[in-house]
Amino acid sequence: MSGGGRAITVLNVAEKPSVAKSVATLLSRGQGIRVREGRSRYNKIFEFDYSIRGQHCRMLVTSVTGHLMELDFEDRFRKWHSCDPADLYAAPVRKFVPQDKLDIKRTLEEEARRCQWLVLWLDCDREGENIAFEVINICTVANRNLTIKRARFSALIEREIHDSVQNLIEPNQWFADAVDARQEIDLRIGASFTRFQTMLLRDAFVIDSAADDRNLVLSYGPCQFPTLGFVVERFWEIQSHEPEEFWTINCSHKSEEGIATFNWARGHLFDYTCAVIIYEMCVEEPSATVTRVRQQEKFKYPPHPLSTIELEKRASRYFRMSSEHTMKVAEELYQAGFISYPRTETDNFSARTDLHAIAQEQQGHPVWGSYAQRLLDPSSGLWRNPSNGGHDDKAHPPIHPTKFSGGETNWSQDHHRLYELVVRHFLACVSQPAIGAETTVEIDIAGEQFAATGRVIIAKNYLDVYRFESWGGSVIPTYVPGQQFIPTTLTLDSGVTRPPPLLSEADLLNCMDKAGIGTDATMHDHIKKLLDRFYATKDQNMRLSPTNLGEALVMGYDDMGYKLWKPNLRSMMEFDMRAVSEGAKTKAEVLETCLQQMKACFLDARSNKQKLMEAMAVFFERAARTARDEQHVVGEFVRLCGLCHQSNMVLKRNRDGNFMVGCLGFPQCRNVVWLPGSVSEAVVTANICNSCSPGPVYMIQFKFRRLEIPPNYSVDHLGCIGGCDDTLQQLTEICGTGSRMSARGGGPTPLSSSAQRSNSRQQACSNCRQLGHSSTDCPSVISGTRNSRSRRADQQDGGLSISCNTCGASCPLRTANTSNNKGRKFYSCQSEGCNFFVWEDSLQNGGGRHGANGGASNSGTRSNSLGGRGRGGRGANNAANGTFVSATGDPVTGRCYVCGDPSHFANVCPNRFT
DNA sequence: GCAAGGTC
Repeated sequence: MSGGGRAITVLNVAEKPSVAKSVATLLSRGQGIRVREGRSRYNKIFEFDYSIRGQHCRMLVTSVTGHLMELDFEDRFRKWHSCDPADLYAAPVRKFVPQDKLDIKRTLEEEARRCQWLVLWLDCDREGENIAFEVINICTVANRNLTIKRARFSALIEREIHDSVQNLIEPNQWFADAVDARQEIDLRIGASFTRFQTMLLRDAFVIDSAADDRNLVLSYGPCQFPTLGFVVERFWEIQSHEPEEFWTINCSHKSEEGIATFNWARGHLFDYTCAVIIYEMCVEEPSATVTRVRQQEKFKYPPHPLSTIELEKRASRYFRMSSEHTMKVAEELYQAGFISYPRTETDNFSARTDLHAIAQEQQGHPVWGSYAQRLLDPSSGLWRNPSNGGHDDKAHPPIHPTKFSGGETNWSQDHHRLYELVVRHFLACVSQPAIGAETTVEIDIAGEQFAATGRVIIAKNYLDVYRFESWGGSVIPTYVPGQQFIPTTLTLDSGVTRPPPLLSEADLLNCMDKAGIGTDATMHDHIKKLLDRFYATKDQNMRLSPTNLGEALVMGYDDMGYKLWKPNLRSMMEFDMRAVSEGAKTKAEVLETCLQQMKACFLDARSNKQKLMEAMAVFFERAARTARDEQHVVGEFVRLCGLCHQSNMVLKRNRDGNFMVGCLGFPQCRNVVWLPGSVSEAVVTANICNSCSPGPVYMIQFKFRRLEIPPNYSVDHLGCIGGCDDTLQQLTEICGTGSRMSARGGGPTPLSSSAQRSNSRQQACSNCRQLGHSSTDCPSVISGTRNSRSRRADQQDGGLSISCNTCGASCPLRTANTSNNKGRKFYSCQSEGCNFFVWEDSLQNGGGRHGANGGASNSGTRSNSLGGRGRGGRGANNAANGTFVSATGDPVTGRCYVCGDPSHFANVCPNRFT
């Protein structure tokens, strides 16, 4: 201890008890340290002697537990009916110490009175700076003569803490101001909108949530609403998805060395005819030539060091733990000293962290101890300094194990799992990446390109310890350029585009993280709030769907044209907060402009409250209504769902007011029939369709908007959604459906071929777009009188026609009106029962325009041979009885597409020209 | 009874 002068007493205050203990232990080096109780049982006081720049000090180190103060309206504005919610934008607010923090306040006051200095050891972020000023407020009231200093530190490491106390700085008012502004804006917006929408809607509708209606709070918050927005947006995306059938050619080759599966370079085509033409070319000349063999070394890298969000996402993915539960368990492991502080944004270890020492501790573990030993053995070459994830909160290191445990007796399964994850993650991120050798073989069949990839794992490295990740190896036979072979299978397979899945908790955390919604310590709270408020539910796969209540609220604000449910508001606020923390704007400036804007927005929203009411009315019964009206609210029964066979299909209006018939089993069952966008009224009648099965299918009385349908259609129409109704189908093609995304110009999203394979079981019919059957057994083809293709065309072109190659009847030239082929000309046979169909451009130039993935380079001869063969379009599919269409997407043996015989291809089929 | 942010 360096001497000099009289000793002063220094009050040191940290943000939490653990930091107070660390700071005291590091500064005192464990020498002469005394611990005594404060008034709060959690916040001890550590005492020892120290010297700051030659000044002899008696150090007292204690802590708060986060914020000491809260912000709220003055009492007279706290009762909900005490004022107009709009007044909350100007109502006086006050900061006060809540009841449960009074004992900490008292400790600070008492200790401050006998101190000369106050040193603030709060976390070095904006919130920490704000808490520092709360502490300053309390302490300076008790002792006006305090000298106030701030310690700046980025890690609880001995050298860092000593440096910090020898180089004390001033507290940063700008940082604290930014938080003050944030708090006030959050409070005023949150309270005003929450009171407004709760009082407006709670009594107007029968909201069938688990809470007692009287106690139900329909809260609004600048974090919880955008979080809900993400969930609803994904839900709408799924709801509006219209499946689209596509086609792909798969090729495999088996030899003594094994099997190689070749993927088509075009991926997939949405145009069946094009696909079948190309397929036929390949089948006619099936010999494959190896054009290129490429070998590359590939690495799979271990994860970055573990931050809170990554811990939550990974625990959700690997163990199906909710983020809220994960944080609870992590907090307990931290309290017991097994892992480091669990609320951290940092995913980069400081150069001063002794990573080897952390790994050394794990050497004795029965399961991963041997890996830790190998890692620490320099001759293994396994060690690698961890990568830098690029985030640093300047307060805490990445989450890592701090104490060895072989498992404690009082741990639950989740404690074991989480500790194991933290340890394995740490060991993984100081390990070498996995190394693989990848071989890509490209082949050419009749001008079409295919490629197969094989991978051999050369070294698993970090994957040996990180059992949560895997990297598949697949051996393919050896090929050399120029080599020729006949494929073992060559199949034309169908698939259907699929909507994205519901948001998982990990997905949602990702969205929030990217949009800056919440902090690492609060994101899980916002997700839990959605569940607590009955805005969303979570299924057993950790996937989130909005409830009717959640969807209605978002829909209501969206209909007003406000993006209050989008993350933009929070981003704007965050931008302003940054300006305050940098001194570019003052707190008062930001408060004034932001609150002025928000108040205008609030008043406007209130004047548009009808939109909220209408959105709620889509889902909920009006409180005054009788039970008899209930079916109008949930939807009127139309038929039993033909897909899931469990739930009813009901007539409903979607969020844009458009009509649809959807399965009540949604989202488990996604069967939906979108009705033409031109429908203005629709009522289910007692009439039962006598051609659609399984029945009964109740018919619907439609009224169409005159200006939105062609003149030759009637405004009133008694229709059936079972597939028998030509008028309805034509109007759907002409007017489009009322699906949300199509209304907004979005389109279906094609999925990758792997997704297609796993999902193709639930393919949609390409004729009528309904789920539950394929085009080969589509009721609209079976019961209809005309080729399904011509049903989808709406225009006949100037009397041009050709003779049908199949039956000789006349095939008029028409113009397609489908989304993929709008405006494209085709000939189709008029004769009943004949399916002949051919694109005009394929007759003229032997190919030309093709599906979504670009054109083919086939010759005129080949495409004419399609016509000459007399089996166009769907006819070929029917003739082959679905043989080359793999309904399951599973690999099927190559077979002749004409007769279905697996022993030969079509080019040698005896029935080919019959 | 309302927000979001600390933390026990």
